[in-house]
Parts: sequence; structure tokens; C-alpha cells
Amino acid sequence: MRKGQQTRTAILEQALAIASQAGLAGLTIGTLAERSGLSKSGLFAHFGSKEGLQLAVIQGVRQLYSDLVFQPAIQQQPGLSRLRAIVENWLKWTASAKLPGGCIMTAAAYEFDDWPGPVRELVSQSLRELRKTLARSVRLAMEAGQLHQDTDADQLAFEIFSLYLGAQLDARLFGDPHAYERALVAFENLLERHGGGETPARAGDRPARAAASGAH
Amino acid sequence: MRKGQQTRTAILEQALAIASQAGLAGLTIGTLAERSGLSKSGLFAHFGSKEGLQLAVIQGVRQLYSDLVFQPAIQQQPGLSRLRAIVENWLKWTASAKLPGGCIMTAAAYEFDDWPGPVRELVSQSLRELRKTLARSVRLAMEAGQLHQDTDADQLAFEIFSLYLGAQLDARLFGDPHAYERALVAFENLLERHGGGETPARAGDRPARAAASGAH
DNA sequence: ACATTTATCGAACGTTCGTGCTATTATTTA
DNA sequence: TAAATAATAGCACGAACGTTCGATAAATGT
Repeated sequence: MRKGQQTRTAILEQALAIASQAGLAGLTIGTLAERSGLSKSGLFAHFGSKEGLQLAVIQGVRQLYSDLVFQPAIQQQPGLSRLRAIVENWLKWTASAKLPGGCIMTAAAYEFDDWPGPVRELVSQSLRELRKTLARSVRLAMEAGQLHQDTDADQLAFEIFSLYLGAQLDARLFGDPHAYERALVAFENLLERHGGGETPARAGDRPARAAASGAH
Repeated sequence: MRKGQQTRTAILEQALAIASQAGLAGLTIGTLAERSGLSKSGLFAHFGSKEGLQLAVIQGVRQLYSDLVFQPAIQQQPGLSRLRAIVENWLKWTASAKLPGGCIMTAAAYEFDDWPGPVRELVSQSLRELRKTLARSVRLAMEAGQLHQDTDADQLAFEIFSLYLGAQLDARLFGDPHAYERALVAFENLLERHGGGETPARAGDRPARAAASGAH
């Protein structure tokens, strides 16, 4: 039972790399077996079906999200600093994970949004959780007095999420090396609009969004 | 030469529908032939290769963008009203075109961002043009005094584009029927931030939900 | 109407896809 | 170390993939 899990992990590492470039559908058992140094049937036995492999890949991505995005961020104080940590880790996690082809989760979201089944469910649920985590972090910042009380946390989470999608596209399709910085600028603009000014120290002293039209 | 173009158009109509659900790679010649009532080889002769078919599909999407998004919007006065028209048409164009599976262009962007070749180039170029059109529209609004002079048009175009991506994901993966309204709220928030708030003179024109952060 | 171009079909090609089986090795347990 | 179990390889399968080619039907120009 030990050797199996070991090779399974090694397989998944390759699978993540391939899926990030070719997508979950383009991740084929033949090429994955070849790249892993296994026979097709030997590899197949680990996952039982292609769908099982796809689900395992998504689970692997969830693990990476946890390790690279959320766990480091949860060490920050709840509120704006934690929210900022999440967003910053999130924007650069594919680079940290050495995934050559960008975020598998969002690519899978666009790939499977019309293909009902367990993969779509897992992706959908994972991204829903991510959105909830973002919204929760926004609410913690509101409770800490770092964001306005009338902030719509779900709306703001949607907007932050959109920036991530935009950054991915600019970086990968346009090859823009400044895509993440551009997304961070937009993110800070969003925070500023809701009262989360740039000083991480104290945020309760500047009450309104009055003078903040075109700073930056 | 007449009959050929006619069936080619009919084929492309089916191809658009399939590609919007299955993606450009999932659009297969066999199923497209079956759905079009043609033989595989008969259909194949129209495009010469699968890549040719994919390029034709993208060109078809470009045409739809022109017909459903830009041409109607260009009849509005340059400035904010034209920008608003573009964004509103854009957000609902897949419904207007009766495409069952969402925007082909953005799906193709995520699908082909790591697959170099003519398809990627065409998608990339098309979305670049779209971004430029957005930025140009923003600049026209600036020149008309409807947006602040220090507005970064490219940055704002990026943010609007991101909202489109987010709305697509919410609508198609989460099945959220209010995704487009949510994106419109965020869009109006962006305009407000740059000085393009709802003009009180024509407040009855459209639902004035931009100012209220906690709507819905 | 006929000749010619154009459009479409049918069949087959080599590959690759995912997925079963049956051996045959490795590895773990007793 | 022997027995039991887990892990992998080999082989084959039906289906679908994109693609080619020669034959046939339909549309077009004269």
C-alpha cells in the first residue's frame, strides 16, 4: 500500500503539469503514462477511469490552493492584511507551483461549465468555497472597521474573483508580464473604494471615500 | 460557387452552437457532420482541416461580435452612453445569438493560451482589438468630460474585461441568473469611481442601482 | 442541352482514445 | 523465508479521431 501512493503522487505531479497546459480533456492517459514512465494499463489502475484521474487532478489543485494560498495567508491577522495576503498568494500561485500553463481550476471551470458530471460539480464546489472564503475575509475586514459597513461582501468577492480571471488571461494569452501588478492595482482600487486605504497600520481614522477619486 | 457558401454558412451555424458548449477542441468533425446532415468528407472539403474549421468558427464569432455588440453601440453618442451600450450588449450577446454554451471567444482564450498556432493568434488578436475598442471608448468619454482626466483607460478596460469573464463564469458554472446584473453593478461602480456617475437628468433611463452597494 | 465546374458521398487509412482482461513481477505481511 | 497481497506490464478491443482519394451527383455557364 505504500509504493502505490508514492507512484500515484508522482503521476499526479506530471498530470498537474500537463493539465495546466492542455486542460483536463487534453490530459490523455497515453501521454501521461509515457511521461511518467509507466504503461498505460499500469497507470490506469491507479484511477479506474479518466474521470477518476480528472477528479484526482482537481483534488491536487485544491491541495495546492490550500498549501500555497490559504495556509500562508491565515497566519496574517484577520481583516485587510489577510485578504491582501490571499489575493497576492492567489495571483502568483501557479508560478509558485511551477505549473507551466496557468491555473487549472479556472481553465476547468470554462472547460466543464457545460458538461454535467462529477468533475463539473467538484470544480463548481471548489470555486464556490473560494468565493465564500473571499467574502468571509471581506466581512472580517468590515468587522475590524477596515472596510465600510455597507460593503456588499459577495459583490466585492465577485469583483476580486473577476480580476483573477482577467489577470490569468492577460498573462497567458497576451503574455503580459505586468498582468498581476495590473490586477493588484485594480484590487487596491476596490479596497480604497470601500474604505480600505493603503495603510496597513490603522484604517479607522479616514472615514470616507471623499478625496479618493484618482490617486494611485 | 453559390451553393457552397450557403451550406458553409449553415455548417458554421451548427459549429458555433457546438463549440460554445464543447469548446473548439471538442468540436469534432464527425458530430458536426452528423448534426449538419452532411457526410464527414463532404463537410471536410469546406474547411480543408480541423484548424481551418476552428479559424472559421472564430471568424464567425468576430462577425457576431460586430453585429450584436459594436454595430448597435456605435449608434450611441461617443462617450459614456456608447461605452455603456457596448458593455450591456456584450454581456448579453450569447443570449442574443442563441448560443447555448456561453462565449466561444473567452473559452477559446483559456483553451488555446498554451497551444501556439494560428488559432491562438486569431483569438489573441481578436481580444486585443476588443480591449483596444474598450479603451478607445473610455478615452472618448474622457474627452467628453464624462470621466476624470487622470483615468487610466487601459487599466479601466482591463477591469471591465475582467468583469465580463467573471460574469460568464458565474452564469455558466454557478448558474447564477443575476450574474450579468452583478457585473453591471460593478461596472457602474467603476464608472462612478472615475467620475462617470449616473447623470441625474436621465436617471429614468436605466435601473439606478449603481450607488447602492448592498442591493439585491 | 450539353459541357464543365463544383459539391457531396462512401470507403478506407493510420492513430489515438479509454478501457477491459490476464500474466507477471514487486512489495508487504506472517 | 514463504505466503499473501499489491502494483505493474502486455495485449487486445471497439470506437472515434482527422484525413485522403476516387467516384458520383448536383449545380452552373454557355
